[in-house]
Amino acid sequence: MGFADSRGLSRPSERSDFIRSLVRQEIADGTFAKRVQTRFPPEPNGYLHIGHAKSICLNFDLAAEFGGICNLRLDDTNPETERAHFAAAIEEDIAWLGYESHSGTLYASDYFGQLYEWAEQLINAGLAYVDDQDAATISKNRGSFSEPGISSPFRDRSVAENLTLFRQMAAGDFAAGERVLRARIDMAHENMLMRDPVLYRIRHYDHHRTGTKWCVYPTYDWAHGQSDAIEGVTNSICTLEFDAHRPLYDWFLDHLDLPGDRPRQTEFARLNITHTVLSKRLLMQLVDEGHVEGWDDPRMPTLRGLRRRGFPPSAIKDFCRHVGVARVDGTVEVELLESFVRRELNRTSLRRMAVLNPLPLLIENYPSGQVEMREAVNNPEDPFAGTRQVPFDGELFIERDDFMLEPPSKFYRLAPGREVRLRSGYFVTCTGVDTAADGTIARVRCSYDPDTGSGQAPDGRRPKATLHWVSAKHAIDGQVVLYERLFADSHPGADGADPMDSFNPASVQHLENAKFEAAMADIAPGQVVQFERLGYFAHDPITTNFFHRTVGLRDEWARIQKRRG
RNA sequence: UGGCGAGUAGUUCAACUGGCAGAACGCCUGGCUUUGGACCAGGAGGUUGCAGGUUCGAGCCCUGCCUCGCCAGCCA
Repeated sequence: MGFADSRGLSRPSERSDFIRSLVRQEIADGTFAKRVQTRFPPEPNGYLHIGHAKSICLNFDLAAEFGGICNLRLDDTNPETERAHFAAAIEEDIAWLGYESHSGTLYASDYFGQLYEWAEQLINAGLAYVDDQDAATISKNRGSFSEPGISSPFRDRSVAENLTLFRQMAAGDFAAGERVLRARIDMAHENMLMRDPVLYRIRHYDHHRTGTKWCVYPTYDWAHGQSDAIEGVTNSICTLEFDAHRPLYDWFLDHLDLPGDRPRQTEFARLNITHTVLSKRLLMQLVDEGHVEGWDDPRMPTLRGLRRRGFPPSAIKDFCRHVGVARVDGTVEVELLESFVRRELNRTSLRRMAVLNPLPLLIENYPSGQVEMREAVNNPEDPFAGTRQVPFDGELFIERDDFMLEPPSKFYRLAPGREVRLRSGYFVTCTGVDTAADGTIARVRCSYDPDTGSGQAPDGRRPKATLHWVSAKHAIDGQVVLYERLFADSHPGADGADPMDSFNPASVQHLENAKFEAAMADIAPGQVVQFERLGYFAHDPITTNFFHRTVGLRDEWARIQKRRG
């Protein structure tokens, strides 16, 4: 696996961001004996999205660049919401991106025993206690930003009593919520997280891996740093909102007998993208309220959605590497992501002709009943992609948008009296139209110039437009789905608005009458092709002749129209 | 209200210990072209959040301010 970005932006050794600088410094200082180990620690309670991809790339790339290792660790400390099928989906998505956990999948739940021992160690040191207060009381007594907290009446229990109660908690003697184990730090600490944080809570749920073995479960703060330490992680990279947790992360590790060096937590800004949402809550709302068809709906920013949409994993990785890592909260324009997708697909995808909104075109002077095979280039960007044969005859379909009765200025396509080139075919000139009863155009009539089969006219005439087309007789019927942005606003939910207010109901458009050239039959399920002049389209993995638009081509005419309003 | 973090083109990021503020995407022009694609060339776009200070020289150092984000789950 290479890291070179062909845009010449950043070869790995040259790539520079504050985390890589830090690691370079650590190596120079010998902080971790020149070792680099990272981890990607998702909770198996949902599907991965492109924001996770940024973290995955950062962690795996960083380790690889410095000759270190990176593991996938499922942070499965809360059996209430975590499920085995999420764990499997996470593994699948990471593999799809092309990364592999160095030591297989690791689980925080594998450390429950060690974590429990460490908890008793803290109790014995007088640094943890069992609190009988309920959640509401604990919350109320934690104080506020301007007032210190109030100590629990149970804060000064004896070590023996704490030990007994904690063991009873673990044995299942109490109901959920009845008691918790808390660290004994400082109820007046300016950092609220240090006001005696909860270490263990009681949960009577089946855990996806440990079953009913445990009924006390460690909180994130109690589990995370220690899991890092157990695995030998050197750099524990997380998002900015954990910044305030770092003192706690360090405090726990400083008060335990660690097997090795204390790992170092570093925070970076999570990814945001315009016209979409990346919060688990909002993504779930989209699914639950039926705005989308599921977690793998091609409009979703989930890795499963992007996969169905046809986004190549390499493009997603290039994008993640390009946006870089910093400590500034920001929102990347979705156009940047799309440009990486186009760049990759332009290089790799085969070309085919497809007519999305067919308009019949009759070539009046083409010998009736004759059919000829035209040679078409499969990918002008890749000479090795070869050519294919496309049947051509006198009855074709062209794109309805490619014809106008009264063309405005800058419309170069077909119009009465005008000559255009048919891609890989001949020049045709519009001689008239047949109008339907309702006034719409039913058919375009043309004549063709048999001397333009090379794509050139002997007299040097150069049409301003080249159209794609499909032989009516040989066309494969199919369906195409067009996708637009999920949200109309660039920043859904900005200024306190409800993000759903800007949900774009027109984000999906089904076209049922598409016509494909015969060679579309060569396109495998899941494969992405370029429909010439239209964009990149992914063949549905299940349904034949059903295509999802990955992303459109840059479209000058559309831009002119948009400018005109 | 306290603490922490962050402010550099429209957007995301660069700018080694202080030395003419750059790139990518987007936008605009032109070229080329059997995709209005791709490609090539060029252009516009900045009071580096603001105000002072130190210095021959400040995006970078100092002081004060402003704005934004995060933190009061037995979520992660």
